[in-house]
Amino acid sequence: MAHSHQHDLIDLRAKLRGKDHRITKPREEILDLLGKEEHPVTAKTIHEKLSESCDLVTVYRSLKMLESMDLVKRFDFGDNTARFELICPDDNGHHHHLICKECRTVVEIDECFDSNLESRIAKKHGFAEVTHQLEFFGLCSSCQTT
Amino acid sequence: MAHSHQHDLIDLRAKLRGKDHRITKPREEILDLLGKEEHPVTAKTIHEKLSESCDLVTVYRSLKMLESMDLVKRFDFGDNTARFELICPDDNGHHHHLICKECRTVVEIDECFDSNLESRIAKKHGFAEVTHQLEFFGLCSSCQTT
DNA sequence: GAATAAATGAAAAAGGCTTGCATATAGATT
DNA sequence: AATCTATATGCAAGCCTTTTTCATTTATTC
Repeated sequence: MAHSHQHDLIDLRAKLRGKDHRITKPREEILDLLGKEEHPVTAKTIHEKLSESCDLVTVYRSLKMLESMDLVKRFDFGDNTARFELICPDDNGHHHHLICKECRTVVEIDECFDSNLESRIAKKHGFAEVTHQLEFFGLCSSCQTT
Repeated sequence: MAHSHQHDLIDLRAKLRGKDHRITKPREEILDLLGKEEHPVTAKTIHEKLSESCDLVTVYRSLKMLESMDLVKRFDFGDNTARFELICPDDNGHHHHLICKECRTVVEIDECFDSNLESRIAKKHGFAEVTHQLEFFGLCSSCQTT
């Protein structure tokens, strides 16, 4: 899910302006990098890929901010490490992943269950603003033979 | 999802016997406690509820072992802390949760999407042994007014 | 009851993430 | 373009969850 850097910056400036949030070099670099990634990446990976041009702490702080602004989405692949992906206007950031338990290969999944399920669950329990986290895990074709 | 301790122990003995795994007091206590819990609990909580009768490390080790034996299932509620639940023969350990983002209330969800979705995804990408992790997040009725 | 393989406890460390504080910098104001 | 002020950064330290190491204890086998 690659994105145009141009687009990101427009979004960024528009979205941040009002909130007393600044456009800084680390934030631009992080967004730029996320735009080039195919799959969610960890803060550590971002830090390394940026050749440590900014502090790891700044990566964490930037990601947290970008997440709160709905520019970035957090994923959990079950290894105690958060991964982040740029929110893509196409799917509104809503898609899932299929992860190989063995080699950790990641495949993007566009399909999802019918949204009726979610609204039914929300209604049944009186919850509002219901979202979900869904990831699939299995063995990829290469790892099945092992 | 309470369970009979009796049942667990039978299962436990049967399952562990073959694998050179021993039935120890900490493991019995942990399983016993999990059988009484309504929702997934953290290792720390287990440790506390057992009045620290065994070391926290032992709790972690036991849970890992029990998980590998499919007696216990790990859940992730998005707060960097693993939670564990006894696998219930009724639903084969397969159910999900609805968690309040605000107060962290947990509701068990029995519904799930059609299993065709999963098999379709598995087939499409050549994956085997595909499972999924699905949790719902929202605002419970009490927290909506806040 | 002795042998032995596995489990435990205690201390330490690893790993992800956050916080406090002094310094630097973006963006507003002039 | 110089100044100002609030926000962001870097660095060090710390927190929290989880893992590792290793000596000791304990469950199971014979």
